[in-house]
Amino acid sequence: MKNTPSRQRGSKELWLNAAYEMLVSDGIDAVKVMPLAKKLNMTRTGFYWFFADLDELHTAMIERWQSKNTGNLVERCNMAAANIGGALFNLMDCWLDTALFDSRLDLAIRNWARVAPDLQNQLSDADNRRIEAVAAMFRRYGFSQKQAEARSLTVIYTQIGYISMQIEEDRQERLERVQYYVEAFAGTPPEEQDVERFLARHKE
Amino acid sequence: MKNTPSRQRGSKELWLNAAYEMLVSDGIDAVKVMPLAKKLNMTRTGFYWFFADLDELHTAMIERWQSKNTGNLVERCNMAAANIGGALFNLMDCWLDTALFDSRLDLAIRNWARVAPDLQNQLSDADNRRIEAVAAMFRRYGFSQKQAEARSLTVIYTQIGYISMQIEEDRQERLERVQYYVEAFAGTPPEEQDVERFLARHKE
DNA sequence: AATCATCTTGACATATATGTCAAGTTTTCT
DNA sequence: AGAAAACTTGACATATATGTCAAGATGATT
Repeated sequence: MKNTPSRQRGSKELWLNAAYEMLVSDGIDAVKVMPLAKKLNMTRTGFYWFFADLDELHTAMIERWQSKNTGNLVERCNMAAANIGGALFNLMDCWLDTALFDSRLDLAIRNWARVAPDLQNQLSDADNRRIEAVAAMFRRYGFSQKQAEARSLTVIYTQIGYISMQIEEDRQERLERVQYYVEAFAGTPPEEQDVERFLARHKE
Repeated sequence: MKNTPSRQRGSKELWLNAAYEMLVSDGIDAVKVMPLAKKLNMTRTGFYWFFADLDELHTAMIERWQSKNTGNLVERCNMAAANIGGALFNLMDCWLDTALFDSRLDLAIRNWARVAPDLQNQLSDADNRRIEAVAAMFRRYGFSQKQAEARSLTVIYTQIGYISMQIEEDRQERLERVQYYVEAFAGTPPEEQDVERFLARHKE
């Protein structure tokens, strides 16, 4: 006979959270019922009370990502700014504030999408929305259609490349470097005051 | 002495090639003995004649990648050119010529490295060599230490980002776009004749 | 206090994977 | 032709995974 002091050990959220951690740290191939159960110290059968099968868990994970990402990035692109430099600094905030953009999740989803065609489609849509938002930003500040296209791709690819390469920089180093990225993306050095303002809002 | 290689059905090369295809198209988690055997229409046991275990196959795959990549990219960075634009076009050749750079393999290795710390170290070394080669190129054409640093990272991240995002552009579109990338990276538009030369050497 | 919906559990059936071994089949060298 | 090296095969032992089911255990509602 078993007498557990507290009931309601499991829940949909519990399994989903564990699955999320697994996805982010070890990739989708590690998201399996048995390891999750081990991690949660429960019998794996409990899983099937909340989800019909692994597939349903996967779907739930994708939904959660969908309802969370891309939005902030697009929003940042649309913020008002006096010039392209200031606008780029607004966007760069995403690279420094995990509340604005969860890069580890983005990477995990991206890797997963490689072997899940359906997810790949959803991801492509999201990418296109991001790219178009950045391109529109460049156009607003006087860049030609072609220039805006190439530069927006550069910005987005740079971000994804940075994420993919799992760079380990200390925060200060990365922060200092941003102004040079902005210079590269804009084609001209940013204004002193925009640099200051950017550095100030990321103090500590 | 050594006999002619045209012997029986299996061979180390055969298994290794199949493993490579698997790695590139489905990731390291798909590289398993049973599926490989199925693919080759052989009994999986034959595998163990050539390799002690899965691990030995993995090691062989990494060695093959090691002896093949990064070299061309670094070499391209060191090529002589009249100006930064020309130098960048030399480097961009890697994006268009699969003989110079196998991006699908690079991506597969990169994803694999996420869950294989030892491989991650080897990859980081390779990345650092690439980044330093690009940075040195920028410095040669008069960019400051800091500018060269940020720009070389931009170039490398852009490339990795492009690969990671599995973009589907047609070749002509991508080719046309390169000059705008070069403009973005260099900070100034490339010379007409460098553009021409670049486009000419990628005809068809 | 009884019931019921909500969860947990152990046992079962099955699929896919790894790795070993002894016995057989070629191919090639002497 | 005969031996030996270079493979191939089927059977065995074991681990890990998925998913189902009947039989509980527990808290809240009636």
